[in-house]
Amino acid sequence: MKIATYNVNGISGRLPVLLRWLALAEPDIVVLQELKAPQEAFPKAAIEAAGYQAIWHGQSRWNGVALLSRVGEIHETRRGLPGDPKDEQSRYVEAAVGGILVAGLYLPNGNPCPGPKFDYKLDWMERLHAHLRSLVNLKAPVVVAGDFNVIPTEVDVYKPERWKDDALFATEAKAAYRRLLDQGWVDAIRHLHPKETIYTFWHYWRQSFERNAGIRIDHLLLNKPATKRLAAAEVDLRPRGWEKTSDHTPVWVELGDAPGRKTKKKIS
DNA sequence: ATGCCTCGCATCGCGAGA
Repeated sequence: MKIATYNVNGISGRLPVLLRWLALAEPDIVVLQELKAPQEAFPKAAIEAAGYQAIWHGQSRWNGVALLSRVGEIHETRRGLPGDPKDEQSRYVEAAVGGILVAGLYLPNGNPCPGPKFDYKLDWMERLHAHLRSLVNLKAPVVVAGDFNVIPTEVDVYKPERWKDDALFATEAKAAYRRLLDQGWVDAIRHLHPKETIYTFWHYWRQSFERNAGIRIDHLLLNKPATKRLAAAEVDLRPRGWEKTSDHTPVWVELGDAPGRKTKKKIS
């Protein structure tokens, strides 16, 4: 089971890139962020033609998240993060699909820092912490994936000193991310690649991608049952090099078959 | 110290992203 997260930076403008990547990478479940499109503008027909069912939570101009599946029914369990009825930003969707609970999130950027946007980010992380506490100990595998807008450590950034006053690398944001992991979540990429230079975002400016001047902010967090099945975790660099592409690139995990379940052996 | 690039929404620039 291949589960991916991809901040598309606008589903309308990037649809050709998304469809090309779906056909190439063949993920089973995908969470998308930054749809930047109202609810009615989601390209449902094109996604279905590519072989995926979808649920989505749009919003005009900004934010917006979606969950795609080519492995059967999506049973939506939540849309929007609990804890603040006044929060109208579309940043969280959660569903049971293929025997896995999958959460897709787009955590607030938080710049400029300090300021009200940074306060909103920390508050959002506080609410996320409270909600994920109820998911981490489930017997079923849980995958929490998305654009966290947090650079976890100095290993995850090309030039740490350039980011020291930024909301993505602020002490409080890093500490809040750390507190999530302390609940028992495993950062899949770092679990399998502890020391490697791995980025998921590069600015459009100054040939950042060509110079690999990036940051790692798109993450997949796994609870214990999911971690037991973790077979691979990788960043797919290919789409970032395409025309009219997002400034992020997809990140994915491969989960092996559930233990105790009959495995289908391919006959070659 | 700041802009760089790109987008949507809507003009002929602005806000937001990270």
